[in-house]
Amino acid sequence: MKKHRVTIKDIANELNMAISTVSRALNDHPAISIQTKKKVQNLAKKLNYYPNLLALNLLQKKTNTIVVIVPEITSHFFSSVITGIQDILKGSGYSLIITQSNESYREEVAIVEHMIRIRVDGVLISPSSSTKKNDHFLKLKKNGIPFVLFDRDCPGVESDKVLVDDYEGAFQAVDYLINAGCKKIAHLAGPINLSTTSHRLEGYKDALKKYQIPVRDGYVKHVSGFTHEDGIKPSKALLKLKNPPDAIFAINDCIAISAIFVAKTMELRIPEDISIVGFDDEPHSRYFTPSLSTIWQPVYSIGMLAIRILLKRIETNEDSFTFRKEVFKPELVIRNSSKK
Amino acid sequence: MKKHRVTIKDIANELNMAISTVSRALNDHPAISIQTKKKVQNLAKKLNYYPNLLALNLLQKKTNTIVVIVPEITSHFFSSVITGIQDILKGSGYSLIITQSNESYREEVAIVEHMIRIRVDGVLISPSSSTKKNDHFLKLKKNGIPFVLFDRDCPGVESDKVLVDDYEGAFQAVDYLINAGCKKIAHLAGPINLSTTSHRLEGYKDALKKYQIPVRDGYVKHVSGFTHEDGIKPSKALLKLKNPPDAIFAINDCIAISAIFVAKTMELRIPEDISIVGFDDEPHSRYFTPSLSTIWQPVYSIGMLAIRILLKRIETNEDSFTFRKEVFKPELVIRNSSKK
DNA sequence: TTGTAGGCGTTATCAG
DNA sequence: CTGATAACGCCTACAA
Repeated sequence: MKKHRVTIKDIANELNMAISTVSRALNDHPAISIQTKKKVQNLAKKLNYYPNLLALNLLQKKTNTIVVIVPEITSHFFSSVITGIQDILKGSGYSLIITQSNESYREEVAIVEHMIRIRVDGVLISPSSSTKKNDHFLKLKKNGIPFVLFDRDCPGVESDKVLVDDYEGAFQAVDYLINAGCKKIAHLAGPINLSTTSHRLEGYKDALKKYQIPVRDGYVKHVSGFTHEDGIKPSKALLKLKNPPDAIFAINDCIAISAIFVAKTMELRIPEDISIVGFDDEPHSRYFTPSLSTIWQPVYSIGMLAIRILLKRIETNEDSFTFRKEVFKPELVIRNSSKK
Repeated sequence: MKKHRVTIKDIANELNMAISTVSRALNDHPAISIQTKKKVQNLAKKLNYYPNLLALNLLQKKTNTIVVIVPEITSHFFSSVITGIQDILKGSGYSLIITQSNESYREEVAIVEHMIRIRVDGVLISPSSSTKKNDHFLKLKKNGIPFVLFDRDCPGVESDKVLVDDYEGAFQAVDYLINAGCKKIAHLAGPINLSTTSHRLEGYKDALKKYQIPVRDGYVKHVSGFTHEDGIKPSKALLKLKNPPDAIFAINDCIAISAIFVAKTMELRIPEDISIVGFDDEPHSRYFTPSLSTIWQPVYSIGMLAIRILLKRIETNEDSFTFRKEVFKPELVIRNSSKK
């Protein structure tokens, strides 16, 4: 049974007054007598009245709604960023729609288009790994919806960006491994096409270059996804090389854990035989045995800054041609999965 | 600069026809000439036209939108349930708004009320641990919005429910531990007031009872949250008892990991000195050392079934007085953190 | 095949 | 202090 939703018209009828009066009473308009207000507000509560925001938003051309589009919420990185976003949004009057693209360009486009249709006020987006085209960002722009890119960059897209210095993080990790005495350092790289993947790969290569260490054949393996399962095969491939590495720098903690797992089943000692460093510093990484050395990122701050920038964009709503690009510095956390 | 959003009126003006014609052309109405359709659709594309769903939804009294409210998305359990939900929703025409209450009753109520205002078609909800009152569920009901409770039950709430047999899971775990030779089994219980907490506690107690083992003093410690940090102190308390347990059944994997961590720092051998069993079977649990014995739950199925039930409710939209209560069976997964 | 008009629920403007 | 009315963008009878 489709219930009839109570509207201000219902209240007006019941109370024998104009709907405009009811509207004003509900909004605590100064020019309404206290008694009228009381009467209206009481009845509203009694009838379980809730204003229809669809009508209001239609009228005001503003929905006070923001969307965040992430590749996947199961990742601790992204769910933490989202928490940072929500903490800023709390009490701001905006509400947040959380959305995941499942690393699919098609889904990402579908989400963006739907968000245009429901007239959200702004979008925070970390593009999927299969996103190579920028047309959906242009659509946002043409519809006057501001957006901020975070974590993953899309070259050629003109917008505000909140990123992490992935190059620097990777460089630090590898530089440290070299100084700890590792000579043969491999890299379990991320899915191709991601800015984070290529920046970290560059950082890896440049750190080697700094010490005139060549990048060996087969020492860089790309994983196809970010789960433990995705890491097993490439880890095996790496550790079963004729000339196996004595250190692995992995694209994230999950993959690093897989590498540790594979190394253990091969009865390698960690870190004596092989040092392993991850990326992300997930909460459980410090509790592993051995506890995982990794690169920490300011997840929470990324979310907070991204939403702050977006809110400012929305509120000043001007078509700027200068965009902010903020880059956070990651930090190396040395634990027991790597030589000291 | 607030951009003017293009509307069918703009298209109608430009093309010198009535807006109704444009509307029909856009919707592929049979009674419109092909040429007109072509003209309209081309211009629409050129102008980057997107229908305003606010207007449409207002008219149709339907938003094709569903919300899911979870205590927190950082939990792997909930983010997996959500993925199950989305997989069913894909292509259904409904879109999903993901929301988190942060385990706060107040935030939960605020979300529910906001969802009433934006007229969502249905709600999936796993109540926060601080939710003791049911009034917000009644509000949904009075506004004719169907909802399905999942994972966590709220006694006294009349609605469809998709749950897990927590009692059974706990019973299995403890029964197994006893049969493996453990004599002094403790329980790191969840936050009070949660249905999952009390059901698992009961399962724990009843399994002990089955073998006439008394519940010892101080052998049940409640944690205050579900993170690793929340588990450290209670684990220490348990393991430093004068008469320490030889097994711990923990409310979830995170807490179990904390217990393992504490046990290791105390130089206890696992599972020889102490067996530890978790709950949830998170993806990384199998990669720990020792790999974690735990209770697996059909996370994905929970999400799928919950949304299926909700969709049916929405589509038949009748005020039923009989509700479905589906209870999934969890399964014990024995790994290396417990005696065999 | 296309145009006219009313309505979805709300607020703002202008009268009274 | 309160009432009538237009408008937000769209769809759908009904009319032409």
